[in-house]
Amino acid sequence: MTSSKHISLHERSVEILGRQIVSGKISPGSALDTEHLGGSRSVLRESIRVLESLGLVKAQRKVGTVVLPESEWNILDPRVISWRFSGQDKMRQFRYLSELRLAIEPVAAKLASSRATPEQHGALTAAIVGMASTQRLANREEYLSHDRDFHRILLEASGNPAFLALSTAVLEVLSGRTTHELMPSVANPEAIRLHELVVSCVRRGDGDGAEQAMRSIVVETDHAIQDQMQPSD
Amino acid sequence: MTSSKHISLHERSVEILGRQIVSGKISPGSALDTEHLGGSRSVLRESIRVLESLGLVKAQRKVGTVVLPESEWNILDPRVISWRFSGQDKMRQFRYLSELRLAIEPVAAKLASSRATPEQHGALTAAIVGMASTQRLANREEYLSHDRDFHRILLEASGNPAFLALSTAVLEVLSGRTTHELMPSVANPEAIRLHELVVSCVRRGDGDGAEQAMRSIVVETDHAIQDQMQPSD
DNA sequence: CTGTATCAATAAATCAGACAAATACAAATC
DNA sequence: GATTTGTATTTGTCTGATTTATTGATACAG
Repeated sequence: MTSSKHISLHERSVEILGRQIVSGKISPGSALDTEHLGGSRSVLRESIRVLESLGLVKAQRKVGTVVLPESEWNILDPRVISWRFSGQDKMRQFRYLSELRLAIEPVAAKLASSRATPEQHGALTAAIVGMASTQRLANREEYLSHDRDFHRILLEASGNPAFLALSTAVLEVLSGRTTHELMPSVANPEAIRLHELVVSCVRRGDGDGAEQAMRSIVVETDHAIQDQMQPSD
Repeated sequence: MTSSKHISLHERSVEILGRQIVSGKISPGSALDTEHLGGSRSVLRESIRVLESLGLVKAQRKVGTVVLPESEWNILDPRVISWRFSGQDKMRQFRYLSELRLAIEPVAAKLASSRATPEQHGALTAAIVGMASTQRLANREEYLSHDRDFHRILLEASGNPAFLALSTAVLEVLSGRTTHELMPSVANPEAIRLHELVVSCVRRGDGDGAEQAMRSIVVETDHAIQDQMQPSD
């Protein structure tokens, strides 16, 4: 288990209010309905302070607690990212984050080529083996899990905590693809080949090769999402 | 003015505790000194909740509020970034963020080439004019201001809020360079030329050119910082 | 009519004290 | 030695009162 079984009232109200705001149920400018929401003032105030620190609301005397415009939100905060996927602009979110991946991941791969530890080499290979053995639709969840492992380990292997801090953004795209039924019935074999190419480049210290291969992966994933999306939104 | 003149006890205690933790004065694992720090329990609790949301501490019953290891921190949060510059690892911070800039800014420049508005074109040019007219040491502050404008506008022009959200990280490097006396006595004329090149590429929609030029700027800045740093740290 | 000073209403900010609940640690029990 | 039980501790939650800053209206002066 990751954490305790009991979630506190605080966590619960942050989650509820945060999701309502980010998903658009409470529009910017409107005052936050500070009453009738389970919990006492302390719980509510502490929650509001957290939402304030995420840039979602601003409390002002004599004005009330108002929802801030989207431009003020800490859109890279893991919670905000995940809440955004439950709103209307799922598609915009995919586009934003895909472009971010395109900037981050190739450079991370390049850095990893000169910094990854032997343990990380092994973990990357293990992730690919896992992916290869679960390509079929029935194993969607497990495939996703290995895919996520691969990308997280690579960001970690970049040796730069700033890249690792962006892993939530990267991984949410991968998860979102599965959650929102944007996966083809059989994983693209070309994708696995590219993942293997990244690892072999990283292992032999070929930074430019790793960068290039990773860029191909991200572009390929992005296109796949766009293709699957056109009919719906 | 950006905000009010009076800072609340809450803001004050978040600032004090946050800086103490991030700068290393309170080491990970140790319990937070929950007493003798002006303010009542509510103020302290609300502050702790904010620090908790930044990944700096974790409150547990019967254990206390303990400082989390660095790996848990939201190191991309603007406050954490700025607090980090007051600690020992100023140099590591520069390196981390420079690598991040190297990933972000060239791609942002490329995107801006196809998305920047005429107003943004104008603002970018204005920033460069400002830089050119304040190259001398005496105008360090103003030069920095124009330089920051340039980079912020470019991230904004990328049309991707995720890049804009990283502007704090980018701009802190530029500011840090001036604050920590890492600027040469006269701004590098080559730097200004490269900034001009970025704008001209953006204006004519040359994405690859803009990307390349921006990469040169970041690399150049990074080298400049490393050179100035070697003697001290 | 314009700008300025005063004032009341209001909502957050702060304080203070109490009780509830979980849990690490130790002691008692089997 | 393993398991249960107890207890002290620390955060979680609740509630009431008081203080402070700020808005908007109102009155006043230029």
